Amino acid sequence: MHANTEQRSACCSTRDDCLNCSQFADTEWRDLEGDDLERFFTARRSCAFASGQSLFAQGDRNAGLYCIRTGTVALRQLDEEGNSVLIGLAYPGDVLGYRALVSEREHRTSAEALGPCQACRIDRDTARRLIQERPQIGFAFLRRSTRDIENMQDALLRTAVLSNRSRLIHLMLSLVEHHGSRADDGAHAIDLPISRRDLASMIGARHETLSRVMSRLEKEDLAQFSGRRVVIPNMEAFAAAAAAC
Amino acid sequence: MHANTEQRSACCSTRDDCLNCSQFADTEWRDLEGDDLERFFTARRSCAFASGQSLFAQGDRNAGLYCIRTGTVALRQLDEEGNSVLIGLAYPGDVLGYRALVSEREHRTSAEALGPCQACRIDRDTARRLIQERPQIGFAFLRRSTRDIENMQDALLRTAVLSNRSRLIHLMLSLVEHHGSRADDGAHAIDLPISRRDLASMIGARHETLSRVMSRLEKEDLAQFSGRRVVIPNMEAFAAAAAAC
DNA sequence: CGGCAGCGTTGACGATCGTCAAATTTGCCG
DNA sequence: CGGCAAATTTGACGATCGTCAACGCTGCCG
Repeated sequence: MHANTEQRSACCSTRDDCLNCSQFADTEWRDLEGDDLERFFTARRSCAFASGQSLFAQGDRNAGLYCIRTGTVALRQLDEEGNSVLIGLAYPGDVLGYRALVSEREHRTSAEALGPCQACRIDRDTARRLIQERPQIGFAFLRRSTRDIENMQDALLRTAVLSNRSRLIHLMLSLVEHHGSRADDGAHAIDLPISRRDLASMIGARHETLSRVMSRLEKEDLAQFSGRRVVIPNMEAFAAAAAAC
Repeated sequence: MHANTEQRSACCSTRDDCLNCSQFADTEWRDLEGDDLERFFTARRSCAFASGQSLFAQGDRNAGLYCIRTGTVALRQLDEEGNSVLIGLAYPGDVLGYRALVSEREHRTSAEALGPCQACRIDRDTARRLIQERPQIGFAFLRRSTRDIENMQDALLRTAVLSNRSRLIHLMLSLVEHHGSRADDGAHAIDLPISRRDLASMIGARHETLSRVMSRLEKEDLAQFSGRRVVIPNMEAFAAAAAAC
């Protein structure tokens, strides 16, 4: 659980990696220049994670920020009974670990690579100094933070008001964005990056219940689920079904 | 809904109000000095709100930050069907409106005084400039923001995993902090600041369901509900009941 | 190959929850 | 004080959900 990150991931640190990184221009660091940029490069380390590896675990001391370059990362949290609850997914361009960095506490969530992943780790002290002392950087993270809050508030509202069925539909609609593809006949397909158990935990239901909800959607011809592939023949009808209760 | 704030609240702006404000030392502004402090005072205006008045409404253009000095403020959001959902409560020392200020968008929640309230409004442009240009201020808000995220994530986890009954218990436990009192015999009492409908929306249930859950807790002698007063004879037993499912 | 652990599905059943409806109480205003 | 609107409670009923259990499937390892 608390294994050292170095031991479980291959790291390299060519500066070009970063300058050529397609994500860099979209990150909070884009406006760095001069000595700050130099400090950033020195504190930065490119890491590769194999499928299933943890970037960090709940309870770990914060080791710095992780900027995701490629792959998908699962954010999990353990509930009071020790069940793993999937809080959300992170994608290239996302920055993980800034909350623990700012609050100077342990990580409250664990981050696990859902497939081969590349990420840049920025040393904790350097990251904190840049965030604390450079208004642009700090404000950029404040922006990210408020964005995260808004997304979470939407999720909270949906969880409180909607049925499991509607929540599953909303979840599928959000997964289309990063994992969806579109066939010639207009049908959408989603290649789910996670198991049914994780899917169930995302909508706050048991996996048996999720299975039944999926059966119901199949009976109504709104979607077909086979393994980790979801086919949605009519996206408009599918989305409309979220409103009905 | 979109009435001008000036029209519905009495405002005054003696500087002493602020310097003497018991909250000031705990706010993000505490480290201001020199010209910054001067700018802050000029942009600051003390406002009084009567019970039921809105500080701002969902969809309003952001008019600045509100620092709560006295009273309790309800944060509401409207769901897709127009029902009011109580997102949370704010108390003296809390700062409202910083999310809309940072994201430069309309308010996503409305803030309503639950009783006579005093708050200080800080002009939008001044507040933004201080947050953007003064690292200490910006970082202080980043801290607040991550605190808000952590609280919201806890709420999200509870909503996803716990039953209505457990969520009500957790809600009561959190309300004790600001609205509770303790009798000599060790019993706790809570004077709820909100209606049953609002309570129900906070735990994501219908008010009829809430009424039944409360009846059940009364039958088990865990709590007595009469009007807006809640009496919890044995706080340990009450808290322990949250774990059981 | 056999065994095994984990995932996914299905059935049965009880508990909970939402909805509709009606009765009752409360709070407020004239 | 009377009256009305809103809030709250209760009942009945159907739908949904969680739990327990059984079964089939897959992938991994000895």
